[in-house]
Amino acid sequence: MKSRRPSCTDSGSESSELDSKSPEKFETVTRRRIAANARERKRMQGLNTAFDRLRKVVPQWGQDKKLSKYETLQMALSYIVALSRILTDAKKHNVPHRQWLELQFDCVQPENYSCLMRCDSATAQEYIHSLPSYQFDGCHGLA
DNA sequence: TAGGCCATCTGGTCCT
DNA sequence: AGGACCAGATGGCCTA
Repeated sequence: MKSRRPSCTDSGSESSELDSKSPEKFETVTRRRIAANARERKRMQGLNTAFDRLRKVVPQWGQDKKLSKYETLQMALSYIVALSRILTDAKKHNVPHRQWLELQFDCVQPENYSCLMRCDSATAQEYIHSLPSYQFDGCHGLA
């Protein structure tokens, strides 16, 4: 748990004014503020849980360093585009879905992008930005 | 040490 | 009135 920075409810920036007016009012405001902080923490924890779940289903760069939130969103976006391309291409080439998907999913297995996992972050970023046009053509001969 | 990333607090706005 | 959501501010941690 990170240390909390001093808050106005803790240090009382607005407290002195409220306190002089009405102790009850001050207490109510403080209690509400503390409750709101707790709800906000819980909300953000939920958001982070969702990010963790997203990280698990999105291609990862390397094994140790986890994607930042921004990178996770970028990668998820690219990944979705790539997957929908697979479906679109399957229709276009009139290939039996099962056979097509097997070929395509072979190309998105970790061993097939392991070379990219070893790239430095700049290269990875460049790749991420180019991902909307995921190049599967080199992975198979059907396109 | 600077910069990136993150958690937390906070006040504003909208909705129920 | 109170909760949910959001964005800005702030400070801590980590890495190059």
